[in-house]
Formats: sequence, C-alpha cells, structure tokens
Amino acid sequence: MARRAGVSPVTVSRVIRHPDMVSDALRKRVGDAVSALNYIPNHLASALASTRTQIVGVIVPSLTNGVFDEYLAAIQDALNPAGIQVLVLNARYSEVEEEKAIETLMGYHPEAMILVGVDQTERSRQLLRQAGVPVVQTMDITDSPIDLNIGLDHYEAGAAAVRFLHEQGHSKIAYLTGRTDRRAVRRGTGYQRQMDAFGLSTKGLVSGSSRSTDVAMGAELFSQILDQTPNVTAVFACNDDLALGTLFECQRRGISVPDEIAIIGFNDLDVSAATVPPLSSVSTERQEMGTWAAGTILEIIRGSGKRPKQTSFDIGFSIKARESTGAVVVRAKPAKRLA
Amino acid sequence: MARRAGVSPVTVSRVIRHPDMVSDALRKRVGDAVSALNYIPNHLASALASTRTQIVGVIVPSLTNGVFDEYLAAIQDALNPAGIQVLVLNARYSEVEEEKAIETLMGYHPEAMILVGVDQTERSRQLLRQAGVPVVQTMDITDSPIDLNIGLDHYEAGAAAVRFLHEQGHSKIAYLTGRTDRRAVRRGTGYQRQMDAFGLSTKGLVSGSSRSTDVAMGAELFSQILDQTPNVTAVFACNDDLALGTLFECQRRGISVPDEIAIIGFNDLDVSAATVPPLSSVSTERQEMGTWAAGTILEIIRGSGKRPKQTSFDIGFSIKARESTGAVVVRAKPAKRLA
DNA sequence: GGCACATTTGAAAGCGCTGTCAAATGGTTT
DNA sequence: AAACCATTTGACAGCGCTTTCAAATGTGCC
Repeated sequence: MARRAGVSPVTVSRVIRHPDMVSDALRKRVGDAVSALNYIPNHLASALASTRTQIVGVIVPSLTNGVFDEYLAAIQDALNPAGIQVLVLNARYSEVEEEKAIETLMGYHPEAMILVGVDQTERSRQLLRQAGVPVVQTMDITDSPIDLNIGLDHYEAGAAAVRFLHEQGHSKIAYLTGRTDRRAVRRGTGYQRQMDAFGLSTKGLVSGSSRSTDVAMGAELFSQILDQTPNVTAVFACNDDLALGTLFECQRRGISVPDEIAIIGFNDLDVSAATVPPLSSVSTERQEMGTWAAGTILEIIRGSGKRPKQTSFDIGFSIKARESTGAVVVRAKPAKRLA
Repeated sequence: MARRAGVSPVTVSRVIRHPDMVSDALRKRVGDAVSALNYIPNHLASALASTRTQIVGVIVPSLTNGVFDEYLAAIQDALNPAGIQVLVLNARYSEVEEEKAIETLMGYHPEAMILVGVDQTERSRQLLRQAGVPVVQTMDITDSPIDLNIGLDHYEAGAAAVRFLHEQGHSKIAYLTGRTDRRAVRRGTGYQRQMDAFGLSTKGLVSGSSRSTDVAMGAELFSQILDQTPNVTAVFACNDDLALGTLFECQRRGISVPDEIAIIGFNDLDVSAATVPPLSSVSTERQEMGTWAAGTILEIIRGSGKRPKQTSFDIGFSIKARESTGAVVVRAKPAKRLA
C-alpha cells in the first residue's frame, strides 16, 4: 500500500482519479510517494469498486489474417487514448468458439463489445443483450442487428465485381474462394446471381477449398479452373491472398495479366497496389469500420450515455481498378442495387 | 447474484472452482441455477479475492506487421486452453510506449509478461522485476535478460545472409532496411561486418528509410540502389516485405531474378514461398518462440512454480534457399560464428 | 446408545479500491 | 466574536468473489 508512504488512505485514490479535488500540497506529497514506490493502482480492485472496468471486448475470426490487422489497430488507437483496454479474442472462424469467447469476455464485464460479422449464435445474442452494454457488429450488414452495426453488403460487392469484369468484356469469369464464413458466401452468391442475371454459365468456373486461404492456395485454385475451363478470361478471388496467388500462377505459366487473364481480388490490402501488374480489388473500409465502432462506443459510454443518431451504417465498398483488369478506369461505389 | 437461485452464497464459488468438493445434489442444483440465469462469475472479483488474475501481458511492437501474427496466435493457443487470457498491447516500435504499456499492464497484475526484443528502458526493467512475475523477452537474445529469454542472433543472421550470397558468387550485395528497431540494426551490422570481412565495399549498396516497411517501400529502396549502383547483383532485404517489393520492381523493369539480381529476405513469411520465382529468406521460428514463451510461463505459474532447467534459449535461424538466389541448395543453420 | 471421525455446507473476513457523507479546517461576513 | 460557508480530508461501507475455519450432518465402532 502506497498509502503508508503519504499518510492517507482513500486520499490516494482521489489524488489519482480526481487530482483537481485536492490541494496542491497533498497532490505533491502523494505524487512523490507514488513515484518513489512505483505505485500502480490495482485496476481490478478499481474496476470492481467503481463498476467501470474500462475494458472493451473484441472478437475477431482470425489473428493471422492481414485483413484484421488494421481493423484491430484502428480500434486500439481510438480506445487506448481514452484509457480503455481492448481484450482481443480469436474465434477461429467458428460461431461456437465465438460464443465461448463472449462468455469469457463477459466475466470481465466489458463496457462494450465489438464483433465481426452478423451471425452470432442465439445464445451469444442473448448473453450480449443480457450484458446491457453497447455491441457493435462490424464488416457485414444486417436488418436485425443486436445493437449497433457497421459493414458492407458482401452480396452487392460480389455482384459488383462481376459487373465490373463484364463491363470490361469478360464473360468467362471464375470465382475462387476459401474457407467460407458468411461474408465470403455472400460474395459468392452475389457472383453467382450476377452471372445468372447476365445469362452466363458458371460451370467449371468456381473453385473453392475448405481450408483457410493463403497465397499458395490461390495458385492451386486457379490451376484447377484452368484445367476445367482453359478459355477462362477473368478471375474474381474472394480475397487478395487468392488473387495474389492467381497472379503468381499466371506468371509461372507465362500467362499475361491482364491480356489473357484479368484478376480482381477483395479487400485491397496494401500489397495489391504494389504487384506487377497492380491488382484490382474490391476495397473495404476496414480501418474506418474499426474507428467508427470504437468512436461510437466511446460516445455512448463516455459522452452522456445517449445513443448516437445513427446506429446502423452501410459503409459500402469501392472497386479499385488497377492494371490487372486492363485499362484503368476511375470507378465509384455502384449506384444501384441488383434487382 | 445467482446465489439467490440455488440457496447458497459461497457454495456457488465452490461448485464452480472445486466441483469435486461438493455433493452431486448440490452440484446439480447450483448448475441448474447457473444455466437458468446465464450466470458468469465476475472475473475481476474472483481475481481480486484469489490473487490469481489468470492474465498474461504481451507487448508487441506492431499489430499490422505480419511477423507478429503467428507469434501472437501461438501464444494465445498455448495459454487460452489453460484458462489464461492474453492482454495484448501495441508499443509501435517505441521504447517509451512500451514502458507505458508495461505500466498499464501492471495495473492488471498479470501472472507473467511476454515482450519482444531485449532493450526495454531501465524503468521498464525495474517495473518488471518489481512485479515478481516471470518475464520472457523474445525474438532477440541478450546476455543480461530480465528473466527468461528466447530469440536469435540477428547479427549472425545478417552475416549469414551475406555469406550465403557470397558463396553464390555475389560481391555487389545491397542491403535494404526500413524503420530500425534493434534487431534490424543488428542484421544490418552483421551485413556490414561480413562485407568488411570479405573485403567488399558497401558504398552505394545500402538503402534505408525511417518509415515502417511495406512492399511498396521495397521497390523504392531497390530503385535507389539501382540508380547509385547499376551493377548490383544481389539484394539482402531486412524483411520479406522489402524483398517482395524488390522482386516486383525487378519484374517491372524486366530484370531477371535470379539471373541478373538475386534476392533474399528475412522472416520467411508464407508468401515468400509462393512468389515467382520463390523468394529465399532467412527463416525465423516465430511461432516456436511464442509457444516456448507461453509453455515456459505455464510451467512456472502452474506446475509447482519452479524455474525451468533452461532460462535462455538461442533458437537460431535457417536460410531457406529458393530460386530467387539461384540454384536451390539445402542449407542448415550456419555452423560457426563470425570471428 | 454414545463417541470419534469424515464429509458437506455455511459464516466471517478481506482482496484493494471507490462512492458517499461527515468532520475538520480556514476564510468571510455582520 | 459568532455564525456561516467553501474547501479539503477522512471514516465507513461495499463492489463480488475466495479463503479459512467452524458448524452441521452423516457413518462406523465399541
């Protein structure tokens, strides 16, 4: 107890929590003792007594996927300066593990929760509601959010990628996908429906794997497509890793990109702009989603506790057209939706 | 309080913590109440009362660098099953921020700490020692660890990369580096000393930036080298991002790899094996370091509390020779050290 | 049937802090 | 000088749990 050092018991707390309620002399005296002893208040005791844990729980589907890096960093960057710690748990793309993670997190009584995706189990939703704290579902959109929601329509994004390639004159458009969370599935559905709408067959043009994606898998999946459908002219990869693998496979086989094969990925990771040729990609605002989630939470739990004006937010996406899909055209977010 | 549900106060705790000390009937009765109420014990109160926080603090220099992804995942995979939560803080490659992160973490009374690198500030070291918990410094080695240490000798690794390229007949070997933490600096020193030892000049062969690295930077840095020293024949990049950027720049300029330029990176990320041609890289055992750190900690705080037989561990490195440095040779970790 | 002993449950105290409220101190006002 | 008020500090209780120890209950033995 640092209190022995100064001479006061509760006063230490006041000096640390409400320095302006205390005289200069006391502040100095306690301050000296604190630094002499390297005293650091026990956050657990403090949280227990004040019922303000200053913890926000975040659950991501993967820790090794570059997609969540900037997202997590954005959340921490927004929350840490406010004195809030972020507890990150990994659900490994499993709803069951996510539910477990939520249970664990609840034991810490977080002041808010940030989740990826919109399909939590019923029990997860119940636990979350029961907790009575702000919950933000990110990366995807839904009509029935648990609480707050920011994301994009992956179905529309998949369809938009197809439209984009189609506008460039492609009709043999392949789709590559890896382990299928709901978002990837929806992108795939968007692809399929848009191909249907164009009257284009997707036979021999879809290749998937149940493993989690990496660059090497992109090469494998694309090779499978080539075997089945040698006259394929364009590839829509459900993420940039697969797109990059496809590009490498083209290089390996001496297939010219974009002249013989056009490639578009998803997420627009940094690396996509640096390849040769640069990879087109459907760009998602991951950092913005993290920032919005964290900022909105801060507003609620700090600022007067009232809900923000906007509780659901479709942040959209944009197609970054680069050389891998031919001549570069400036494009914006698709104007209207698929019927 | 779920206790109202059953009929007991302290007993709930016992049912949950020591189910075998309690009768079947009670266990069932309380169990029912627990699930009926979705009761989850308050971890903060539990930790405060028992002085076992079940928290391990981890501080990494970056959240957006792929290098730390598998490392963090390995730590969580080892610790979570033991009921331990990992609190991850980002020090952004700054010793000062690291010190702040340590202070913050201390407020949570972690049962152990895992750090990256071996140059913490004096105050950091003091706080850590004062905490009296196991501390593991990873990724680098030192003669004066705070407590436990696992890592590799980056100086040797840098020198080994140069020796490797030299053996392939290169003498105009460039070095690319980005923001320079101690480890990157040591790799650079290893490069420089080994070049000196070979009597090779490094004039016009070193290019660096103070920003944090990305793929695009690799292209920029390599371009600078080409401007200064057109007859360069090999590039040692201080990480795989820069190596990949170099490869892309070669592709862009139509420079053949490895015929005109040999490239070797550092860390051996997954993507390096998938490029065309595949990139050689100095492979570091990041996952193993995370696993060892977590495992050793578990042994100490769970298993009888005694120190492991081995408290310092040079895990070494290996050179993954792939086509980007010419004919593929099987190589092991360098046998003897630089004088 | 009475006593020693093992088993199962509860009562009391306290982990380190914070919120509330009362007490002490000092400065003003009439 | 008495009464009043503002400012500053401390006492007390309690956050929700666990630990320790005592009480209650059941079992076996002489």
